[in-house]
Amino acid sequence: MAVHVLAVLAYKEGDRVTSALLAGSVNTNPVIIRRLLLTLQRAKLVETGKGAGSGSRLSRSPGRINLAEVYRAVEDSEPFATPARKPNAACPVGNCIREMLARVFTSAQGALERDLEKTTLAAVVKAAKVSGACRQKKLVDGLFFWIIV
Amino acid sequence: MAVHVLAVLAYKEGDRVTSALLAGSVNTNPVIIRRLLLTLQRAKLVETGKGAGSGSRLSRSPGRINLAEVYRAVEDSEPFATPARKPNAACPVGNCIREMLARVFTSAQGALERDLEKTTLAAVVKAAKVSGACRQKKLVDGLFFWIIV
DNA sequence: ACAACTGTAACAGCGGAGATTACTGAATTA
DNA sequence: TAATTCAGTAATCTCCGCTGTTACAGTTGT
Repeated sequence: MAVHVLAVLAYKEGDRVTSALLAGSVNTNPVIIRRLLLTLQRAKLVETGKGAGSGSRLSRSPGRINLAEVYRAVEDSEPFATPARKPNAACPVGNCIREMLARVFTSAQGALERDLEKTTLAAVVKAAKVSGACRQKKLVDGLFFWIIV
Repeated sequence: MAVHVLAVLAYKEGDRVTSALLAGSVNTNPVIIRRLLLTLQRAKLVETGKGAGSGSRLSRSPGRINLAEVYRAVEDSEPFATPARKPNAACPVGNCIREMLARVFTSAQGALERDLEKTTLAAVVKAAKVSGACRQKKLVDGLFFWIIV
């Protein structure tokens, strides 16, 4: 979802977009979008203004934002299941396995992020634009922004 | 948790281990373990017998099982958040972004799995054994199996 | 036959993510 | 200045998946 929002922001390069419009695109509630935007603000990926005629925009060029940054901003920590309950303290395997797995998972996550780094937001938007499924749309409900520029 | 269970099975190399004992190690319920074992059976990672004196064991040597296989067996599909609701059909970005992201995520997942492939179950167990935190434990509740061999 | 296990269903409980409403505060605009 | 338009944020609800628990049927070894 974060990528979706950022892609729309990249799409409207420079323009400020309100959470209501973004919510319309993702088909969800503006509050959800605002909560997400708070996270993206902390990651310095977007800038959000307050007041009338305001909204959010990318804080960098889409070509300078890669998906690994988005991933790190949104995915707070481990993508791997942390055991709900601690393993039996009396079990040697249970005791010692955790740090070993932590190392392995950190490594794997690094590999994942290195792969995500190869794709920029600009590449995502470009792919969306050239895709055959993307056609011009008529104005509906005043949502002028659906139209491909 | 799957890795934990498999590590214990590797630990007791060859021996059949009951779900109750595994549950004791993970500190959970035998039914949870059995449900997990069903998944691992489908992935041909463990063999489980029925009846008295039975239990589960690895179907391969721990050195021939890598964590990517475990990951694939347990993590059914995407580790990435699939949008609960479909994006607005009228939005060109929302429409086209999905297949693009699917490609990117498939690639990233591949990178992750390639990294996990580098670690075998045997390596995990070996690391657990040499870890300083692993000490011999006394017999408790007849759980002879806690003792490091 | 009996005991020991697995397979499986049924159901309660919990926690996380999303959805909704409502309010406050800030900035723009008339 | 006052109205308008937004974001920030809290409270609450629902939904869904995972876990935990109990219960029971089927299967296998003794």
